[in-house]
Amino acid sequence: MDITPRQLEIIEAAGKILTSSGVSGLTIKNLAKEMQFSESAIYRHFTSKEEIILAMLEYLAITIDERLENAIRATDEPEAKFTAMFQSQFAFFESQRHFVVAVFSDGLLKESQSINEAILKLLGIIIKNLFPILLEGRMKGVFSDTVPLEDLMYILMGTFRLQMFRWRLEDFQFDINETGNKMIQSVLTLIKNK
Amino acid sequence: MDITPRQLEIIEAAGKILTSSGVSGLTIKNLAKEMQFSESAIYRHFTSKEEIILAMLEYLAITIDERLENAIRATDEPEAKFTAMFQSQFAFFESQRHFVVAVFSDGLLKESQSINEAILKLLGIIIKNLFPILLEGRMKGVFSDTVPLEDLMYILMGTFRLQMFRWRLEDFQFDINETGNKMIQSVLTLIKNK
DNA sequence: ATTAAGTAAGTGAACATTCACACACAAAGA
DNA sequence: TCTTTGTGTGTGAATGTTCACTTACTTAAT
Repeated sequence: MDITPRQLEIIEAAGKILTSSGVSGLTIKNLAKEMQFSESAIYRHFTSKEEIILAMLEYLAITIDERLENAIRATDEPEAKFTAMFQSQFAFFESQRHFVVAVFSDGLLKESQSINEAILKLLGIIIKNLFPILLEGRMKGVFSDTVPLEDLMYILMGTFRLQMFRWRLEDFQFDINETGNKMIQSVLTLIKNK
Repeated sequence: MDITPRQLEIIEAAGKILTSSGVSGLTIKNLAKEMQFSESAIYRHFTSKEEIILAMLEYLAITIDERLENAIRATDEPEAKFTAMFQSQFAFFESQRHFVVAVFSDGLLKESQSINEAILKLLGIIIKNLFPILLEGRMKGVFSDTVPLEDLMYILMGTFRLQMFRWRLEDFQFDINETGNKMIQSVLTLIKNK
């Protein structure tokens, strides 16, 4: 499951293409052009296109997980952890816009069971990091207990995803750090105990 | 901008294919097979594949708008309108699952400006119907005024979209009417003035 | 001398689209 | 009442392009 430096380059080239040309632009030909070598050379590093996409999602899953854990560990109170987590997410996708399409597109490859699973796994990583924060917050009486924890989680994740979706649809025109964090603070206001 | 019965049949066949085979499965060949006639016959009714997708989004926009207006007009209080609106949405997509992929996918066609616009227009229709409800609710003191109206709207839309996304990702396994409406009620609980 | 990492030149399949043509039916003129 | 002409809707075969992927060969470093 280890990734060579060359493979990482290819993964990042794939992300770049996804941003500029969308899902249908991600072809071996374009990938080779972006890497400045021939199409056949791609196959020295990956056995298929599906493997490239899977490696990209895998790589994203690992880095997102590490980053979130660090961001959360660096803070103390649930409310601060909460804010830190989403701030970290927005900052990451701001600095690596090309991965936005990868994470928030479906239809990356036709009917691929393993890609579907990889996307679900990515969702699972967010849940894994977010849930304990909400749980701790509720136990400490910081977050409202009028709705199920699970629902709080989906409301948050939905709000986050919609902002990313709008950001991309509007061609990254607005400042996602500002807009995104403002949105998350609004959710925080709603779920906090008064 | 009028749609012939035959065109409507093709649009519905396209939706069906999207559900079963995803974005990349939507080819003229598959469309012709689903319609049980030749590929070339498709071009008697549409000049291009892009036009088929645009017509589908256009058709969806119109029917969704009409349906939402009716659902909202049939109720009186903001809270009831709110519930009715989302109930109507979930029921619609439950009965016409094949359109779920159409509305909640991006990457329907590469870099098509007009398709991007059509999707934005679809978002606009939800906003157009949702915003007055929230506004009225706030004026009547039913909904919280601790966060901007716009934010409330995006939280709601995000929650709705995420439920639809999960529903599709999990192959329509759970009851979207039940789960979805439960989620929406949770949001309602959060935004209501206590 | 082996191996890792590149290339040029292909492969068949799938893609959207176009072509010449055919058949059913209706309106209109003889 | 025939016959002409036009229109709508279908067909099979072919278009050129792009796709993911393969094969045979080269080069350079270990």
